[in-house]
Amino acid sequence: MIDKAIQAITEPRRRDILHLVRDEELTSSAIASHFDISAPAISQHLKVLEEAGLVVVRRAGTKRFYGIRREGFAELMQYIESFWDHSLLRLKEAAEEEERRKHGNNEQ
Amino acid sequence: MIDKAIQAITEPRRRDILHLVRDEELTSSAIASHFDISAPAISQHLKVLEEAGLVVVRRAGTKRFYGIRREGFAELMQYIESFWDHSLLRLKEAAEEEERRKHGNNEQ
DNA sequence: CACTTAATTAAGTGTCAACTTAATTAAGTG
DNA sequence: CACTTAATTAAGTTGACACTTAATTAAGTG
Repeated sequence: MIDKAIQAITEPRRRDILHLVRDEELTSSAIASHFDISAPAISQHLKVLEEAGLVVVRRAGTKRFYGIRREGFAELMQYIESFWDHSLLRLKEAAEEEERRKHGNNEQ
Repeated sequence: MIDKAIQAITEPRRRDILHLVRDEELTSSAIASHFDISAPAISQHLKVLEEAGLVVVRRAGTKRFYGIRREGFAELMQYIESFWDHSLLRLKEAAEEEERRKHGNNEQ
């Protein structure tokens, strides 16, 4: 799922869509009105975002309201954070390495 | 830059590369040895990651050591967080909306 | 049920980016 | 300087994916 989420936010128009629905639920056609690409294109983007767990749909008659799915972004954040956290370890080691180098060792 | 960073982490092999260099600096060839794609392919991936600000290079003779660049991931996290934070607002509004609906209103 | 509205699915097309091999750059070593 | 090692740049190929228009599904309304 994290794979799909990252894949999903890559496409710039999908990020624009996410910005639009970030603060309020919008229908497919309301979203489409903000772009100059066809409605089916928007629909396809929404499908990708939904399958990535980044948006949710709420049906109301013939309309479908799309909105942000916070859990999806939580997963994404955790993923990004994992690089940050692990690299802290490396940073510590690098500092020690630096220390050793100052004292006359050559790496490799 | 955030565009490039997101673009960069989309490609699965680049994420694998990031995992490899997350805890220790590695040379291009050391990284390449973990995959069954050609060295130039790895080199091209590393270039993308560097231009996205996600890795840094340290030259040492003919070797080039690649490692994580934490600031790049910080930017990424902030971007993802922005969706999370803003959606909190929406969540609050949604709760109020829900309240209104219970009291007999129909949305649209 | 015929018609409208909202949106999707289907089918086909063009572009781009992830690879390939070959050639080149760059640093070091006898 | 010739040779080796490490890595990149160059040039060309292929597949995926973001579009398009046309057709279809689904819900509601006279």
